[in-house]
Amino acid sequence: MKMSAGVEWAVHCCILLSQADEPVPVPRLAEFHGVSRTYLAKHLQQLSRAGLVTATEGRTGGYVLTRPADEITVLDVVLAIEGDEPAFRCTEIRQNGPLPASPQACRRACGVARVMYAADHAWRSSLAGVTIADVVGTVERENGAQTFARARDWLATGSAGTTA
Amino acid sequence: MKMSAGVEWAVHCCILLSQADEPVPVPRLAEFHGVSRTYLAKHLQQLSRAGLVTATEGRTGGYVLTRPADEITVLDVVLAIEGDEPAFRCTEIRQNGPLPASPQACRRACGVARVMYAADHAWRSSLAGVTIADVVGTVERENGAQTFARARDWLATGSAGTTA
DNA sequence: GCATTCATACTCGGATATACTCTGTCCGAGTTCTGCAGG
DNA sequence: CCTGCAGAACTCGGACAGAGTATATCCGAGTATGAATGC
Repeated sequence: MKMSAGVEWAVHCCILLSQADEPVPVPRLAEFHGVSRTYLAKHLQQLSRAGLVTATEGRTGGYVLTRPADEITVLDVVLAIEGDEPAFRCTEIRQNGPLPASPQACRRACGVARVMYAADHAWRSSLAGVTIADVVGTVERENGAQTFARARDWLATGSAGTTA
Repeated sequence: MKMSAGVEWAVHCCILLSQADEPVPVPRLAEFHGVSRTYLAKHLQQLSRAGLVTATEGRTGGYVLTRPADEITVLDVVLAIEGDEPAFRCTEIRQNGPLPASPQACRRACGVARVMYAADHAWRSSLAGVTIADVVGTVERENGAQTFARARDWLATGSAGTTA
């Protein structure tokens, strides 16, 4: 029941990509977040397969969000990395043993599984209610708008940060 | 983001234990559910550590629920097996890279982590709202009361089932 | 001066090792029941 | 007939291997840029 660490990276990358108007290559994303370039590339590939980002090849290539940040939910990102399969997988053990459940009863999903699926639905609904733009807005409201303004400058100028 | 298969076994075992008035040994539980004896024992140990069941040693020993079934939530069982740590673990990558978050901003949890924690809370609330007794009641209402009556008979008589 | 060609440097994408956790198993410590001997 | 004791069988508990997945990495295919060349 542990989520992949790549989810955290992917969400933060989407946040940063929402601040960029030009394609951002993987090395730049990795440098900004201080994580492994090659492993981050793997997760970006998954985001690409899920259709959340578009890859541009070539010298000025990189990744760009395919949709506006307010149309990408956190759930989209999580499912792109973790896969859309529910956490609980019913193995139908009710059909095993000396007193298996009747075929008539098995027309409905196992009662245990239904409880788990309901919880999974609540979890997904919670994540689906928050977009990348919402997260950006929350952080800006709390820490000030200059937070992402600096990120935008860093993306545009390269590594010539003003904080040195 | 996959849940251990042992969770399913543990919940079904709690359901069966709620129907027993005498201690039920692991081999009996494993036979009823058609699963591995030794591996199931491992999960029962975890339930014992969590205080959900009490182990009785000796010839007539076995496991008994420590609380009534209507005071044991599905969340209790899931946490006993999976551990009470949240699925998402924030590694604070916002503090990495050339533009780390300010210490003042870090007094609050990371915005991404808060979204994940909120979803985790929704998931837990959903599971905490359902007790083992609720699951039993639902299945009885749908499939008839004889469903668990047979299980009770099987537990009392041994393996002399009437379905042969 | 301008169009074309070519080499280059940079990008993404998939195929490849390693570490860790989940799955599955085994044997030992402890307890209770049963049978038997003695009073 | 009752009591005490010894043996055995059964129970749980923790320590021990194997498989699958997450983690981390590398190299190859493809493309836009930029310079050099010929007209």
